[in-house]
Amino acid sequence: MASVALSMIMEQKDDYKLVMANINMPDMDSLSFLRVLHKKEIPVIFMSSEMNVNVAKKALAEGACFFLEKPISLEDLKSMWQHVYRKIRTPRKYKHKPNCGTKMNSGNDCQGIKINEAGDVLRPPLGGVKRNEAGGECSLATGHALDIDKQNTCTLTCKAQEASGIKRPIDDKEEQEEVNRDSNGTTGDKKHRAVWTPELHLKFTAALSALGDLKSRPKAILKLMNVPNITVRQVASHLQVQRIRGTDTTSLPSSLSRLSNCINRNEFPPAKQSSLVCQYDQRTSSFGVQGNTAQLDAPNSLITSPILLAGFNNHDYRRQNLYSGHTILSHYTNHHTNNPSEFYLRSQGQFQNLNQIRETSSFGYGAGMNEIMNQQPLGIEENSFRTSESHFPSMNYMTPEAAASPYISGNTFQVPNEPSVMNQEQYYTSSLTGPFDSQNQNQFSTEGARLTTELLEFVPEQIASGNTTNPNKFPADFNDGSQKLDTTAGEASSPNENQPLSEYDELLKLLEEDPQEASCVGSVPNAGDADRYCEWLRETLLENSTDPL
DNA sequence: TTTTGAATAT
DNA sequence: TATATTCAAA
Repeated sequence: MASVALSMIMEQKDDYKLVMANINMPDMDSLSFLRVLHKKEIPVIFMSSEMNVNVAKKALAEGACFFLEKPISLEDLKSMWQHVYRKIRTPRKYKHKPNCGTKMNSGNDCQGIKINEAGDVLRPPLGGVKRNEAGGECSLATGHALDIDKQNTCTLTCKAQEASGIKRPIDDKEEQEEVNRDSNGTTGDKKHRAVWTPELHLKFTAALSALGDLKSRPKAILKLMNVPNITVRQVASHLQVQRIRGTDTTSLPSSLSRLSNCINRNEFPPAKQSSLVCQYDQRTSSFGVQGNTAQLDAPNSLITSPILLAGFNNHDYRRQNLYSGHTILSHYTNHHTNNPSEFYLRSQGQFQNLNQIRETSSFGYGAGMNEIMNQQPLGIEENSFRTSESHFPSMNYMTPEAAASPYISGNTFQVPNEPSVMNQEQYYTSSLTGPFDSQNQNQFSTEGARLTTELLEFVPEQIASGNTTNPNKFPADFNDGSQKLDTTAGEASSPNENQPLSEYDELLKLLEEDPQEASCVGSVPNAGDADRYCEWLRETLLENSTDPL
């Protein structure tokens, strides 16, 4: 009963953040109901067992956040907050989008729905993860419209959404640009589909020949072409096509080829980051590649570094894989935050004996690649930070092995205070709770790889007083397990095939029988078995879910 | 043909 | 951790 609901709301207005109401209420006109709540700034979502588009339109135009058709699925509910959020964030805007619906008739998918005459159906984003970002238009990926009924997802017209101020967040920037253009003429920044006219292509070709093979990269080409409204990505795409066609003379410099890069350095080709142990995402502080979190259960020691390094920009170091006990060779770079006393460690390198795993905390997304380059640079921006080397005396930690190795550059040293090999329990616990704390093996630090200078400072000293001056102190397996250091041996053994090692098979069997007994097994986990291991780990943990572990 | 997601490289 | 480039699928 609307009247009952309203009186409840009147009494305790602040207790109600959202009202979901049937569009057909016995005692009150739903629009009047909506207006009352609108004054109280309480968002309203209407529901109905039948989808009457006109009613829905009207409700949305009157300011309802959304219109749901019953039955309402859990998925619908899960994503509903977004509509409320948008509604609150962008209150009523009656601005109409000129592009709306202009490109949406392909496929005739909307027939059965008949949302409006143009057929421009917008499917609300499900789960709030992925959205269709189609150039600012209210377009729907064709071919999915029929899913709408199946999923009981409410559909709206663009116009209705516009009128009610509902927008997809991702479009906000583009809309803002439209506002700019509408108000002050043209900005010229509107992303548009590139058409490679002969004239444009001529400029492209001219840039190619001017730059030469080596320097013919998208950004340089674009700069030289000096045409507005073209993005780096568009140039890159064109370049790609030209290369495929063979109509351009540029070939990728061999140094840029992934494969040749490795061969040149007598290394294995790097594994795909998504195929094995996944990377550490610093944005989310999680391990793994987007959408592939199932692969994240890599041994912690493989990913986080409890090791503190400083005073070097580009250094190699070795540490132990706490699980296998084997030495890992990594390459690290220091990075700063805005706080000069803070460092990030970036690792790039290969694991000894786990050569398919590429350890890196790097990620990239090509931000700005779709932006029109500013033809007139505003000025030169300088990096104002620098490494505070005063804290870290310059020392040469290079060892004879390092000097002789084609893999190891400069400052190679042994990391001090490496904890001994973890036992199974420690391993599990650390992988669940955080990095292994080498200072106190009974505790596990939740600190990530962000370090303070204070911590960093003491490292070189320990290195100096420690092992680095004595090459004999390097673990034997630095050479034992590293046929890869040998050119011929490295190429002879199976490169990057993720072939299971027989030893690891045995380990897996052991673990299946009795995990406790399998600690500190000296076999070497092969990277290709990481998935199997993770799966097993998950299963085991699930089985023992009563266990506090 | 062009855009775009995502992996890889810088 | 941002940007740049590449690959390949949409």
